[in-house]
Amino acid sequence: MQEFVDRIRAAVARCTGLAAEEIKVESPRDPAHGDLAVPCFPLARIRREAPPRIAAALAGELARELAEMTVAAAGPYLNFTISRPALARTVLGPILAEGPRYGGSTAGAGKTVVIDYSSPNIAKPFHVGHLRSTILGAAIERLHDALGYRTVGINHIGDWGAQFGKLVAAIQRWGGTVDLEGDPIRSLLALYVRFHEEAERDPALEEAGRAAFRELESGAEGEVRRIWSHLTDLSLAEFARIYDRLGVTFDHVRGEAFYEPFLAATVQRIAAAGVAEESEGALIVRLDEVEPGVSPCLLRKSDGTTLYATRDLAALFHRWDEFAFDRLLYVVGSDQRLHFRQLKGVLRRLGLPWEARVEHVDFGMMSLPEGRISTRKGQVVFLEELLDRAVREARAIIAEKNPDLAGAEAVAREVGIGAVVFHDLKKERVKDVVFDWDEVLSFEGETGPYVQYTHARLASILRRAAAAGVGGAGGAVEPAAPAGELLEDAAGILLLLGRFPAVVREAARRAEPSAVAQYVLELAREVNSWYVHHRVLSADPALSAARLGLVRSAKIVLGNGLRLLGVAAPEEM
RNA sequence: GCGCCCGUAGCUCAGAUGGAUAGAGUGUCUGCCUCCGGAGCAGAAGGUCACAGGUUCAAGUCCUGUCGGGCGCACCA
Repeated sequence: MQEFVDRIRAAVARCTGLAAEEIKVESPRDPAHGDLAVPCFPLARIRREAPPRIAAALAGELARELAEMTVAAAGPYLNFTISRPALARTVLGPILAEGPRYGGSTAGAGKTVVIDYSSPNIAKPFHVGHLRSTILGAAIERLHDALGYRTVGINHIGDWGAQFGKLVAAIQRWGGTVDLEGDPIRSLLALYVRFHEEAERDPALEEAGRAAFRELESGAEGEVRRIWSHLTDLSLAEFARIYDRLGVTFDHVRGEAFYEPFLAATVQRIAAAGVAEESEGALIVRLDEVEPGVSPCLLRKSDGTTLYATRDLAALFHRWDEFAFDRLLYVVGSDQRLHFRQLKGVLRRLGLPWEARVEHVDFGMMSLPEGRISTRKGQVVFLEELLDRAVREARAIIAEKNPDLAGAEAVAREVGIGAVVFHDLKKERVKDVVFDWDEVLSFEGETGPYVQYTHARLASILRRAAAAGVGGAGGAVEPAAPAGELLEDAAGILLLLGRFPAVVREAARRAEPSAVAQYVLELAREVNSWYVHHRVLSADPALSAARLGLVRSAKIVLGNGLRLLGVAAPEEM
């Protein structure tokens, strides 16, 4: 597809003297206009002529320049129609040749992308609010993988900070009153809530919490550290179950504690650069001059302990030293925009040129119909419960629609989890979302299961073709040139299939998986509409072969798109 | 109060780099299983793209302001 765009650009450049990059080639909204179009308005100024006249004049010249395309002037537009054999060959050829790799490239070879995502806090339940970072981050990592980047996924566990001093203090006091081993997450949550309740009446508790964190940060190998270490293990075991169900893996699971040995050096480095100063007993970096209106970044509290920002800066330097990344993507909610502006502000003040490689991939906040998600108020939806319900729902639908399905349980998991994942990825990430059970558990319309279903239907057609021996040995289909003429009724799908690599590229660049989700929805819609109106396996062998080539290609692209998002593409459902 | 983000059909959302008549899903109404799987398909109805200015040959898209919503604003993470 891109090659036709490039050829049009080059030809228009030759005919007008413009640079190829300046020429805009777009897809007409109305397919009746053609496959590709060039608006001639920008040429009007240079040529001092009305756009329709320019279009009319260029159409003839371009027709001689461009093989395998027809050119027509329509008002101020030049419309290009690719010959069907050429379109089928250039689109279907690479798809059938590359298969599961189609859509990817080697554009990122030799470049490294570090992605910081999921990053839950230990001692807290994994709830639907954590879903977005996890699913977005995993998808963004896969998108970069497909483009040949070396990717490093890091789960930056929240395992350090004043709150853990409080938790340790709570365990020391009331640890015996809860079932820490049997139900660790709920027990820890109960202790945390109790701590805050009782601390309001008993100020000594707060002091005990601070003391415990000071001890933790001192590195002393005492009881405090032992308790902290144990509850970290308990939480990580819980998280592992969830990641397994979502099919998410990390290259590194590094808590904030991992960077603890680098904290002193980090503070020292920033101080040595002369950008830090004492203020109200704390050590800060002022950012007004590099980021007007941004409040200072705190490196050290007046009690001598560090903060979130200090640890994040230590992690940042460590990652740069270790990976020399081309991109470092933080998949973290939009409530932390200021935090990341501050981090980048500090890098700017230090004059580090790689500051621009650090990006906050922010996403909108999730809330519940009754308001903000609040672990402490019990206003949460646990992720495990959501996944359980989604799988149960899928199981029930399979039992109803396809009771003889082999491997039904595995498919129920793929469809149920797929529905949840797809639902979270289909919206543009900046948008806030209100959690809605009915919406997430819907399997009809613009949903993951709809795309999966389309994929399964295409697989079903291919199975029938293979069984009937149609389309060559082993079901292999040659997209021979004449086939293109037989696919006139599917030209829209061919154009769409040809756009997939560009969609993947853009989705990675913008760190926006929803672009892929929207794309597969559109493709599924087009394909569904096409195959119900055009019989694939017919008495005409040439037509059957041509259509099978399209079916096979569409199935490959739907599957590739789904897998990039982290959604399974079942052959049957 | 200040800063950042969002505001498109009843509801949930698409509308790359500004370009031809603003598209889906859902809900409502109506059709479609003699024929590759009805988690589907086809159709009807539904819009002053929050509002007001501006830039441009051209604005849902860019700029300014207003309104509405979200988030954040020094020793939490």
